[in-house]
Order: sequence, then C-alpha cells, then structure tokens
Amino acid sequence: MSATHIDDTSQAPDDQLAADACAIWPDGGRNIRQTLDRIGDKWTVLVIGVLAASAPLRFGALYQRVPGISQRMLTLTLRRLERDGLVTRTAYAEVPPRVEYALTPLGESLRVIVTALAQWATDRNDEIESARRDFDAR
Amino acid sequence: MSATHIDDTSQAPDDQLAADACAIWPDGGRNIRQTLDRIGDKWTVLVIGVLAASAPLRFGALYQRVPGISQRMLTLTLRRLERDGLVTRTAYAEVPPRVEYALTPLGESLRVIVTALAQWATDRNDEIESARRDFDAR
DNA sequence: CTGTATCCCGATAGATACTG
DNA sequence: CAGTATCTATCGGGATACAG
Repeated sequence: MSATHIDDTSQAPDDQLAADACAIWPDGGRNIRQTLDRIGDKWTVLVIGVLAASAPLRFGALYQRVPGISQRMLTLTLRRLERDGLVTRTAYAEVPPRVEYALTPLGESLRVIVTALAQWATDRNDEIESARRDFDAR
Repeated sequence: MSATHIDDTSQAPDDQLAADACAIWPDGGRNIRQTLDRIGDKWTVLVIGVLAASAPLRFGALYQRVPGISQRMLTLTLRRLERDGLVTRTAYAEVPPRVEYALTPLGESLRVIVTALAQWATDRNDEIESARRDFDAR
C-alpha cells in the first residue's frame, strides 16, 4: 500500500492514473469492492435467496434450507446481514427459544440486484462454457 | 457433504426442502454461486472496470491502473477472464513484446450488471452505514 | 432450539526473485 | 515488456464439542 509501482516514463502520479482508470465505478471501485466483500462470500446470497422465498424463518429452518451450511457459518452470515441492515432478527422470550429472520426492504432491494446477476449467469452460461472449452482445448 | 442435518420432525428429505427454498434462483443457487466465484474475488471487477474505461490496454498499463495489484494476481485474473471469454488477449510478435487486453461483448455485458451492483452500493451506502452504526452501538 | 468456542486445513493472494 | 516460479502468511470456512 505504501510503495506503489512506477517503472516507466509516466509523468502522472499513480493515484491520478488510478482515479482516471476507475472512473466507471462511482467512487473509484471502493464501493463495488465493499459490496462484493459482503455478498461475494460462500453463503450470503443463498441465505438471502432462502429468506426471499419464505420469510420469516427460524434459525433451524434456515439451517435446513441452505444445503451444506454449518451452524457457525449460518450464524456469522446472519450477523453480518443483520449488522448491515439487510435482515431483521426477532427473538421471542420463550422456552425453547424462538428466533425469526426476515429480509428488510434494504435486503429485498439487494435480492433484486443479485437476481439480475443470476439471470445474467443463466443467459450467458452456454457462451461461457464454450469459451472455456475453446480455451482449455488449446 | 455426505451427512445432512435433520434433527426435527420434517418429513421431506433435505434435497426437496433445499430445492423449494432456492426456487428464487434459476437453478437452485448454483449459477449465482459460480458467478460470484468468478467476480467475487479481489481484482476481477477492478480489471473489468479499467478495461471498460479505456481498452485496449497493455499489461503494463493495466498494472499501473489497478492500484495495488501484483503482477502475479494481474496475470491470474486476466487468464481467468480470458478463459471465460470475457477478455481478449492479443500478443504482437515484436521486440519488446506487446500484449493488449480488451473486453469482449460478453465482458461488456457483465460490466453492465456489475455497474448496477455498484450503483446499488452507492445509493444504499448511507442506509447501510447507519444500520451498521446502530448495530455496533448496541 | 439457538447459538459459542476451538481446532484445523486448504485456498487465496502478497512479496520477491527470476526469465524469454 | 510481459510474464513465471517459489515461498509464505492470512483467512474463510469445515468439523466438532459445548452452553444458555
């Protein structure tokens, strides 16, 4: 981070170059990186998808419906989503304990975006597969 | 993976539950996970953004414009993108070597989607920040 | 039921040096 | 210039056991 790489005849400082280069992203790429750090992990979008399908859901129900997730990862994922305001957690003072999770409107708005991404993946899947075959065949 | 977790009175097998639960995603979540595996890493979207701004670009130009990336990671990222048909690599038989990278139409179409994600991040940033402050303040 | 607490391993990626 | 080769550190995440 401290040492940047300059080994050519460029006059402009790195930061200037970077700013110009990343002009496509609203804020130079920081925003999109943060977002991908949130949803790019192994479980987040799956949990969102499950909640979008039928909320509210209890911890155990989520645990069943997200195939392969561990209790640990489910807890961590839900905490992160709750912290970012994408999911609500409602604990009922009962015995045995009951806790329900649901998407907030903010979470719902993310689901829409991620669904668009999934749609892209579906539409372009064949194209990507064939590109990959071509590449690997070389 | 082999042992699934069933510890309630559910009658339906896990797979059935999972299939129902993930109905939001076109293919039960596999597609979206694959896509996030591709673009969810640290550098891919940044490289795409830089290429979208001003392609074609040489290896060295990319190296400068993606702040903080190493040669190794730039190479790996470009190879993956090339393999998936998102980027073209054009090598010119010259001395010294010259190689130019550019987005394919497929890559461009992904950029559009990812830009929408970035837009979401920008629009909802304040909301997320405040949700996070509230959560951390508890 | 709804989580925590540990331990541990493999994958990701940073640093550095070297090459056609 | 455009990479490759190695080595290493970090970290997400799995397995397991335990607790309120």
